Amino acid sequence: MISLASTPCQAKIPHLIFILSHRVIMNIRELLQDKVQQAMLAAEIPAEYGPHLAPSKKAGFGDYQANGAMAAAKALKSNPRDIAQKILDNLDLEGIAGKVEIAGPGFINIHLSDTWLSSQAVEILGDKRLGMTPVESAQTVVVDYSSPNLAKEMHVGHLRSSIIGDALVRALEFQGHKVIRQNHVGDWGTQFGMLIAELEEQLEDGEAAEFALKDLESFYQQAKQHFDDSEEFANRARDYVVKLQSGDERILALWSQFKKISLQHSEEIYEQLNVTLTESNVRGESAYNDDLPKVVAELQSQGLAKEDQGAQVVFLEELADKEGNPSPVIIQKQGGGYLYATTDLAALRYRANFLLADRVLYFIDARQSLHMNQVFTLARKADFVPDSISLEHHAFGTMMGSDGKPFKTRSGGTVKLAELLDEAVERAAALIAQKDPDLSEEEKVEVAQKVGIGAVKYADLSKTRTNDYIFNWESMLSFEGNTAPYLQYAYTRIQSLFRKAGIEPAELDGTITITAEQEKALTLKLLQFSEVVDQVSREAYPHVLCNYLYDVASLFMKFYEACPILKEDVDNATRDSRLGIARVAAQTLKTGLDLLGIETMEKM
RNA sequence: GCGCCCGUAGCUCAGCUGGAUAGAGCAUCCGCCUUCUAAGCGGAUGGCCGCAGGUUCGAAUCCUGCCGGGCGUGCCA
Repeated sequence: MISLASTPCQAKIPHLIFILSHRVIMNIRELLQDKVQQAMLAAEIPAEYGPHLAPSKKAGFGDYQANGAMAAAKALKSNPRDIAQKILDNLDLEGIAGKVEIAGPGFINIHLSDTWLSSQAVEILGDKRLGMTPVESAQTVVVDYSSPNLAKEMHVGHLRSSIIGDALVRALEFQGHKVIRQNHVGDWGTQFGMLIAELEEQLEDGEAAEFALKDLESFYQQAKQHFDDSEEFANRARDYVVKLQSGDERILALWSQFKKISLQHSEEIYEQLNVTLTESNVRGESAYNDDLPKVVAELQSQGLAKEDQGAQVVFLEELADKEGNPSPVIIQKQGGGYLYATTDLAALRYRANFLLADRVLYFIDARQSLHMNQVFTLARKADFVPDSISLEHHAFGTMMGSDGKPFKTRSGGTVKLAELLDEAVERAAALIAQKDPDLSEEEKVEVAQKVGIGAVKYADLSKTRTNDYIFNWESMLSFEGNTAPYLQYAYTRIQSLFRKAGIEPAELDGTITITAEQEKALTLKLLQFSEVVDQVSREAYPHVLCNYLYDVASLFMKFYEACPILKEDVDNATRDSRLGIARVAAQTLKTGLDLLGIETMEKM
């Protein structure tokens, strides 16, 4: 046993303890969890029974409740209230809780003390990270999202992946993880032969590439039409696919040109959408071309892949159905072509072994669940990725129209993302002109952009990812209820408060005193920010953060109604305390919305 | 056929590893501005949590079956 007294840092220990005990505990839930766990151990309750701590749902039941006593009592064949009492006898929440009581069958209700909450709030006042300490061991997280097909224009089908993935990327980075974005664009396949042949013809007609590809959608239609109408053209298109694959320089140059212009379209969308993807994050399917034969050879040599009906197929017993039929994965079709399973395996190998990921997250449509399951299962089986790496498919549902069917234009075509976003901004502009005609032209443009785009993103992000969701202009832009505009408005209201007070937030002396119940409710909520961000990056459900921010905004509005701040009869101490709470609320809303990729403004 | 997902107020949705009387927002109705931005706040109405069993102190939550809907299911991605 090492004696502490003999260590050279002995003198530092009391100081260290001092710092720890006064260090702000950023995560209330973890703090209480820890305290209750200790009390349970002290009460000689076996360690396997946890505190089962949760925020209380009703105001009368305290702020947090520990429900572990009942589960423990069942196993120990004892009275739950007696167990709860034993835990209470050993529970030291001195200075943290104002009251701790046993209720009902054995709930332990913890009422946090106003002074403790005040002191915690002061700690995060002016802290850009809102009390969130960087994770102790940062992970490398590869996030695969957006991934449009470059042959066509981005459409609504790419919206969810792009914005949900981007929200997660931001949350993970905020926590201190190393995030590697991967935009796995579709830049390869037989359709490119056709597109290149079409591009070549239009260039020969003296057309500039940028102009020819101005509208990718109609360009694709033209090429398709051409392909169907002309035997000669179709043959040339097929020939170009072969030439492309064999590395013909001229064809490759045309392909690069096409790809470059198509990527520019995507980047414009990302910019308008406030999505953080850039060209440097693009690593398309073509990047893995050289690896595909190696993947197949490797699977063959391991005896996993075998020929079946002319194709190379892996049969996975792991995913067999009830009758025991294994799940087939085609990795090379008859004739030698590769499929997306092969590309995804190659990409996975790259991410695991070259990017050295700890986690790989995929934000891909739920309809590809089986495919992802196959790829993950096969990658593990073939030992392409070590068991230590977490592979996660975070699926999402389809975007539906008001009729409950997949979102389409009136004529039944796919909705272009660019047009959807333009419409969002236009609709927001019309509403703003009506609500606040006093804004300058410049402000109107800024607000319309932020409100319109924010509304579209928030409507999506605030719904449970895995469900289909119904797209509705009226409800997302209604400016009422759980919407982006409501949150943005709450933020501007606070900014307006500071403008009116003529005080810079940083000038506040940093004293917060909680007296009113609305102050307590808001402050407690604000102190839970880190709990929520942790949950979001762990489970990849951004709607949890949305619901939290809506609670914050809504509690702020109630606080604002009930607690006068700049009114005549408010004394300076109360005013500054309330401004302090407002300041943390503003910072929380701004930071939280930023993690969702939604912008705030000073006025609206 | 098999697999995955979904079914909660009239509508759109929350409900975390099982916890106390199932919550919001729209919509409807009733209140609150000589304004710290009413784009707000307070209140009311509104629920066999698809159905039926099971597990237990306790089930919207876990298990099984059924009904209803969506998606996927060997050479597109």
